[in-house]
Amino acid sequence: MRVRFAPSPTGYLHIGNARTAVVNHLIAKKSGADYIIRIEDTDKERSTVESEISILDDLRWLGIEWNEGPDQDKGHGPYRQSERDDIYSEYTKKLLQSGHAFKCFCTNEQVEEDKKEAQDQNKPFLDRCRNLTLDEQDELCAGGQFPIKFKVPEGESIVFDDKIKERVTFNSSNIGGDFIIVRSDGGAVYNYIVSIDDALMKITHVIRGEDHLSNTPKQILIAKALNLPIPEYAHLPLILGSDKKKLSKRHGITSVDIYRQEGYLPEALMNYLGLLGWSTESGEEILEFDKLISLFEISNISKSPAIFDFQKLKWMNGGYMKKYPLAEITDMFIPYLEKAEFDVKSMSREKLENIISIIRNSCEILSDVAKPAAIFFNDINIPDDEGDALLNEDYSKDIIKIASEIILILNEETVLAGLIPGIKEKTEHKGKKLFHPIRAMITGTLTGPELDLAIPVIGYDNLKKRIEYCKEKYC
RNA sequence: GUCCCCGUCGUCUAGGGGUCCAGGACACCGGGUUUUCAUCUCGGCAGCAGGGGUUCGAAUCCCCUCGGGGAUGCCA
Repeated sequence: MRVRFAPSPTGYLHIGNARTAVVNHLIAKKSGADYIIRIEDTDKERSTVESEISILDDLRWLGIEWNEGPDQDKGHGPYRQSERDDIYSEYTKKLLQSGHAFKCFCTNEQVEEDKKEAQDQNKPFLDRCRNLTLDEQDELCAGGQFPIKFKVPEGESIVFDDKIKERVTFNSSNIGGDFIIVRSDGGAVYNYIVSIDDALMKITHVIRGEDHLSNTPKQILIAKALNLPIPEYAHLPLILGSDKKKLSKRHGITSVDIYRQEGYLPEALMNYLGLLGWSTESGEEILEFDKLISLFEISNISKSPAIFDFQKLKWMNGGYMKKYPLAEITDMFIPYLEKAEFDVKSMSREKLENIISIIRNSCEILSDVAKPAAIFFNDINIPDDEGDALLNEDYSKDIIKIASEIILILNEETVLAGLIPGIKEKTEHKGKKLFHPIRAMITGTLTGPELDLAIPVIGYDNLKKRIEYCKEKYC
């Protein structure tokens, strides 16, 4: 068994394509199949090497491994369609000679008109050049540049058993008429060369997005005309945005690269993508890789499209983060602390791990760490809007005043036992009315780690600074 | 327009004729824990697109309508 993922390098790795890559990977791992990466860079205008590099990089980050394809150096590949023109033109010659394809000399307007007419009369569109002989074609060509089209047979039914959609039936008269396989500039077109490449690369199972479902009959016709094997197909339902339109940037993050930067874990993304449109019998959702593979079954994938739920991905990511031992998760957080310009290097490892152990639970993604960490890294913290509003309350001002007195008679050893109980005793506040102003005073914000844990780590000197700052600002 | 695919809580889904007055998860709301927020934990809200059939019985089968998505000459 051999599967493939065939991205076109016209941008970053999109979350929808990543899902396709993940499903292929899961299937490959499960069945021990070969995984081939093929770069579909036939669109010369839009393809760039930069996107190829970044797509491959993102795939590696996700944990996807392939046996054949770019940079894998196993004696195969690189499998770039742009480097296979010779192969395609051989097949084009065959098609031309066998009468399965023809050059079309119609103008754009001509075709448009003919199509419209066919449509109005509810008849299938037949290209007016389709019956030209080879000689006639040569004559008309006369050194000019014209597209080559595939001659679609009339009234042939094309049936295939999709692994997800089950039996799908098309009629050849109904797939839009003769279609272009080679552009007038000589470049072969996607729908044409996938058939060739999949056959030549001995792909047994084509697993791809549903947007290719109605391309499939064309590809089957080409394979038949060329006497090439036809693979099994599995068409994954599309991933949609919250408005049920195809997932795009305006819905949120669609680039795998950005998820990486924001501090999502690859295993969480893989888990989420694998689970989209699919579920386990037990209902378990956080599935470590081995379990994901052993349980994954392509025939269980839903037929209907799924809306991408950013919140659930986040939740799942948080679940994975909780599983890491302190030392490891600390290492993972460090780049994000440095990015937030905290002075990590001059801090002892012990204190750093201490901080992480206090704040890790309030993080669902790695970049969440910046906010709670500020409590410990900054000397003082300017209150945010909520904190500021609270500290302007009269009872908060009382607390600040009292704190500023109490802090003077405390020291590093006594501050934990003395500060909050001392304020409580003097003000007789308790619960929220006691803790929230204190929290705002020493952290600048209303949410964060347990104060009893935070206070010893912030340390006496900084606490004093913070209290004095608030006294000046609010009292 | 035509063809193809799809339609269970807000979202991801289980369920494929009786065990479903439809189960789980995210989100949301409420209780408990935390002298505070969060975490954690317990509980709640909420759905079979609509209409016809078939059947003793339909979320499950059939038809129609509606809705969404995709493809339809030089994107993949």
